[in-house]
Amino acid sequence: MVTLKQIAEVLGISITTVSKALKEYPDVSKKTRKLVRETAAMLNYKPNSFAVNLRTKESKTIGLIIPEIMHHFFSSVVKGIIYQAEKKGYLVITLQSSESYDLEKKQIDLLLSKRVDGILISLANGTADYKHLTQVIENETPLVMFDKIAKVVKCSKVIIDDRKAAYKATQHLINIGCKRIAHFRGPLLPQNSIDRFLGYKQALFDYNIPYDSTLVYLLNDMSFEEGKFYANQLLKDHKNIDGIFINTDLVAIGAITEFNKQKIKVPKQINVIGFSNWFMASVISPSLTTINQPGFEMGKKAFKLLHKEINDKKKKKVISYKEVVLETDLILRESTRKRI
Amino acid sequence: MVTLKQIAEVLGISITTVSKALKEYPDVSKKTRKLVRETAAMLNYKPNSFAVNLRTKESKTIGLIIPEIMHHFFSSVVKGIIYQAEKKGYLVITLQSSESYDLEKKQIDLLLSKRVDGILISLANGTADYKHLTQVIENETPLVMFDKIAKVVKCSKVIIDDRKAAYKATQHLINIGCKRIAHFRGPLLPQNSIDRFLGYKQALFDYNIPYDSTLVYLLNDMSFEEGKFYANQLLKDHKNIDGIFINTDLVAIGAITEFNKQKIKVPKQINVIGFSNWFMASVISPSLTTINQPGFEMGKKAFKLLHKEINDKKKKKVISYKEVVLETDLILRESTRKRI
DNA sequence: AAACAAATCGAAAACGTTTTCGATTTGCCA
DNA sequence: TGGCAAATCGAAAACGTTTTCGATTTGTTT
Repeated sequence: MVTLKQIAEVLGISITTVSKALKEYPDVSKKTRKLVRETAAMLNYKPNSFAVNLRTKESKTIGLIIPEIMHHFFSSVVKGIIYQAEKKGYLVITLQSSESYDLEKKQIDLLLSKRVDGILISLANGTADYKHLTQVIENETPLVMFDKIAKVVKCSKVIIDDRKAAYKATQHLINIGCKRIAHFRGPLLPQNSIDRFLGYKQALFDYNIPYDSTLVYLLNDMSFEEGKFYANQLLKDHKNIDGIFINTDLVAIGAITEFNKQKIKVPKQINVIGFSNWFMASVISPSLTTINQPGFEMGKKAFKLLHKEINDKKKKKVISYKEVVLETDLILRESTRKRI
Repeated sequence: MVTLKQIAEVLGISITTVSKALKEYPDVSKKTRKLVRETAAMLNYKPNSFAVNLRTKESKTIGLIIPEIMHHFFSSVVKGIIYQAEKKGYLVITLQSSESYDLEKKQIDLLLSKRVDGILISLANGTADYKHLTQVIENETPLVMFDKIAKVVKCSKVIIDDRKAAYKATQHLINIGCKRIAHFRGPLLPQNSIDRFLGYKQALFDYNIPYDSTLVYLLNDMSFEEGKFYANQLLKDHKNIDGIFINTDLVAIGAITEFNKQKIKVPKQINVIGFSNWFMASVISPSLTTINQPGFEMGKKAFKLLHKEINDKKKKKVISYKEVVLETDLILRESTRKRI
């Protein structure tokens, strides 16, 4: 591996001059600048980033923690982050918490000890304690949270308005004439499932539909299988359900699969609406009405906020936290239809 | 940020001793080792990884380049890689070539200049030239390729036997009684689509079914939309197709969607078999018979090979390249059925 | 108490870069 | 030609760690 020193020796000049020449310092003559550039290219010189990192105290690398990479929504966020980061010359180290608080904590420590320039995170469902996050901020490492956030932690965030989106979804069911609307909600912890539940409840209230807590099912791992399981449970528990709002598409697809199996007609008997707009949703039969969640945009925006904080920190500007709320829209498909 | 120096000053001992104490060198007394450990913990000391990297010439970080993170198969590979890497204390920097040779090349350069300890790559479709890869090997950076590989490049690989798997798929169609079997193949370049095509052809040959080149369609971007488009084209071109083997599930799902739309009964009129076993395949209607491609295992195995090479290189052992072939199996679902 | 071995410690170099600041050279004008 | 400013260069420190090797201390044995 060729170093500045070797270039310097070849040309019989000092390391300092070589370094400055390569960075186009004005205090080295155009002639030597050209000379250095050329021999550097000839020797295929590549700066040793370990040394650069040590000297400049930055690595042009950020850390990213997500709960589960195989979820369509998260992989689209990851894609957006990597895309935007690369544009700005940053590399992304990706970690998966697998919805585990302990893992998430360890990974934060790992990234901190690797001295990444900033951290992007979407919280695990199990995360109730935020010390590891405030620790990041105290450490003066820029941090921005997206999608699954902790409201109380003071940092930049990019989210959607889950409550509003859930309201929209429920409202749609009401508008097409549903009277008894069930809800499959997520666990108690992540803010999203709380907000989506509240949006559901609010819509019922605004349209004078009595809230019935037996129509709300609390799921844990939000899987395809759980969707099937609780769809079956719902059919056992209630006979007259005509609509259901489901926390996330994967579960909704499980539910539809179960309804299909039991010859329950969707949307004739039960209207189904999901959340997130996974690609799959457009492909199953009947295709799934859902709320579109702009993952790629969220990823891009999250990185942009982080990048700004990283730069502000370098310039010793005081950093101001922003909360960006992205728009969602209702995607109408076959699983919901006006009732007659 | 607390350094070794600070700990040394607090305790009135040398930096050397502090460093050695923290690494449990036997030539520092148990008493001081304990003392150092405790004050290090108290001061929340974390080694500066930039300095460690510079000194040890390794970063415990590897690079990963994949064509497209949002493909189910690739995200499962990524998951496997990250999982296994974390186990061994390695972090992974993920990059996306988006099937572009130029990007892939730039990204290789980027990773090399970041001095990652090794590189994992699945090639872009557009990659025909391998100089950037041999450059990695000449640079003595361990490299292992997976799934979309270049046979001529001398390095470790982990793949499936595409030809055999495609043979199995085609054979299945023949066994259930298909006589005129079409094939949607991928572009000319990646080895996979060649091999899958060859497996298809071989099966026809072995069962005395004449090969008809008009039944083979060459797709470019292997998307859902292309699946729909060529399904339509196929119906226009040929009336008596009874089976089709499609290069990848996403395209197969597009095709089935089109068949459904045109009221072509799958499997009654046309038997469809895909490749990869995307989760979606089990969810659409009719569910898709396909070849399971073990992504998570492939990711784990690929990292293991890379890790071994990294270690062998450190020990200055001569590294031997391995080619691991993972098993695939036929997943029977509704889109194929014995013809009567 | 002498002699030696074993245990414990620290000085210093090295990794390769960046940047400050002082030194030297060049060019220009009187 | 002398003098001064501008242009050009380089020495050296610094970033924080690891490791070699020599120095010192402690303990053990006669």
